[in-house]
Amino acid sequence: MRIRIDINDPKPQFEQLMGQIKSAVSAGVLNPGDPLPSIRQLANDLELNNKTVAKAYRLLERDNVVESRGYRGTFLHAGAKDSSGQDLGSWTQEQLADVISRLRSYKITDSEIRNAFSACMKAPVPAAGRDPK
Amino acid sequence: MRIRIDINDPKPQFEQLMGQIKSAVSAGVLNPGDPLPSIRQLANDLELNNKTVAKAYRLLERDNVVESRGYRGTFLHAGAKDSSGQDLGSWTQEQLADVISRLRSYKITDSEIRNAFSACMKAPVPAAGRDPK
DNA sequence: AGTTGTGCCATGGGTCTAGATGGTACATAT
DNA sequence: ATATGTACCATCTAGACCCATGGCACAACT
Repeated sequence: MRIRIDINDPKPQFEQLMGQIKSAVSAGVLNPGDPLPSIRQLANDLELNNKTVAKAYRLLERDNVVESRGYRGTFLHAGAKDSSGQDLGSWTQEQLADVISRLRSYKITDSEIRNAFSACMKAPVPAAGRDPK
Repeated sequence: MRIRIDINDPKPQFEQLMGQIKSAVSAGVLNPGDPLPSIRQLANDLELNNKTVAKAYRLLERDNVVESRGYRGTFLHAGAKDSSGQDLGSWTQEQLADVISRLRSYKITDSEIRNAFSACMKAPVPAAGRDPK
């Protein structure tokens, strides 16, 4: 498969990469169990930074599209076919848009919403699994 | 009543002003129907900008603590006693904290949450009352 | 030795926002 | 005339964040 990253694209590089891999899975170009290029390898080919590719892989793994087997490399997840179809991002937006419109209906200012939001994001979480950047 | 604004206080000036007025109401120093200093007057006394005081008054009116009668001045709202007690801000935080923790439980990244949030805030609202800053 | 994914520390560029300030103007009152 | 709240225009500062980059290191495998 071929992947092309456009530096001038406003979308982040790691996002472009994720999108193209997901597309390849949906199109059947990539199949469950298939090995993916190593992070350093792919970064070199696409002239990207290691961290950028690593970030894409990490998020793809969270989305159950990819499975990382440590020093053995990265492979397509068994359920990649299904996973690559669903969009976790739009669901996130729905959840947020919901609360936001509710707050706005109470005449809460956008500034206030933003301030409260960043306060919440900054706030220490009681005692649970933290979110690794 | 006396009001003091601390320039070095990290809290915004308009917020300090709102807080002190609400406190004065709760303490009984100010009573429903009482006239408040005009925006320009108060701004002059406290050495604040007109807009800063106006912002505080506008938000106090939204909170039903104050009632603006146009060119006749600003007065304490009839239900100011009750209104000055409740905290709309903490309710806002609860609403947001709720969604945020739900999103985090789905392993959504803080970056992703922030991005989705600002996208929602920027998004044009279908057809309803817009929020005047 | 070389490669795997992964971790931490650091930094620069770009964008967005809040807060505050200033000016000008308006209709409506005293 | 003078004062009221309100609206629009604009600017500046400081801070927060994203993205990408780079270096260094580790344990565990071939």
